[in-house]
Amino acid sequence: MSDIIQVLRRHGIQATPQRIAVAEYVLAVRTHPSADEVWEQVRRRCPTLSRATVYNTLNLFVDKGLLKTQVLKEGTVVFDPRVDAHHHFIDVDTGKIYDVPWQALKVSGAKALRGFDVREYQVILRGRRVGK
Amino acid sequence: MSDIIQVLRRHGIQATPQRIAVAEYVLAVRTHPSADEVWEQVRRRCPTLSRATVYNTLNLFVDKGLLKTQVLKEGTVVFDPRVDAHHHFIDVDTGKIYDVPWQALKVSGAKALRGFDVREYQVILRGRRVGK
DNA sequence: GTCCGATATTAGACTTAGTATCACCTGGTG
DNA sequence: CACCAGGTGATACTAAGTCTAATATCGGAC
Repeated sequence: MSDIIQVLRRHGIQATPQRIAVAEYVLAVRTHPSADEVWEQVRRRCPTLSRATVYNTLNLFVDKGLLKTQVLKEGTVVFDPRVDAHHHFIDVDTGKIYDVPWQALKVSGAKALRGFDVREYQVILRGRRVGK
Repeated sequence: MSDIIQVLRRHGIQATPQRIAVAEYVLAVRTHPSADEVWEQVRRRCPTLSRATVYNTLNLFVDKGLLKTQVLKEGTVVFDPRVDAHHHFIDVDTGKIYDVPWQALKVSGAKALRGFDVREYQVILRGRRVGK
């Protein structure tokens, strides 16, 4: 797991035990956890980890481009280890967030909006997960 | 302004002075105010209005289909009097939210997503307002 | 009009997400 | 060794939102 350290260094982040523990969890996760969810999980392995450090660490990771924040849930920001462009589907029953690949949807017209210099966009879809 | 009362009644909402005051503000507004912003504004006309009533009233309006909530800002839900489908543009400098007409963008592929029963969707665009 | 149950309103306590403060603790440098 | 930068942790604080319990008001039955 020492490639985590490499990843941190490559992003200009000094590796510490706490940061490594947070990174191991948050970079591998397939859900979209909030800061407090990250704290709860990582604390099981590293019980001295403080809430402030988790918030500091996650915000640092965002600054350094390791994570992105997404505003998808009421009441909390979630963190997403996928920093490339993609869309999101939100299950209206469970609140679960699913990634939707960029190529799965096509959006046209964004460049033509007058008065708006669009830097990025994504589609937010809501509905129900079926099958699977 | 008594057509506000008609609008409330038509949506099955008992008209009270507080609800009328909130409705007058929030149904006419062009911005996307948070509950506390609504409180602050409406309180100027109706100083006895309590915070709890504003929250109750706005949530009631949402239940009854007069408003929609939108999760577009960190830390707060905003209320939108436009209940028909449209997209949103967020100015990354100011945080201001702009409506983008439904017809201005075309999204294809949403119906074809396997495993997802899409009920609604919208495009969230971020960038800078230019010109006016 | 009066009474009464149902519904609204209010102030304030409470909860939760997130930030700020500050003391302490490292690890590298002169 | 002394020092300084940066990281960590406990705790205080702020802000969004909900809950509660007491009071006020509405609307219908008489």
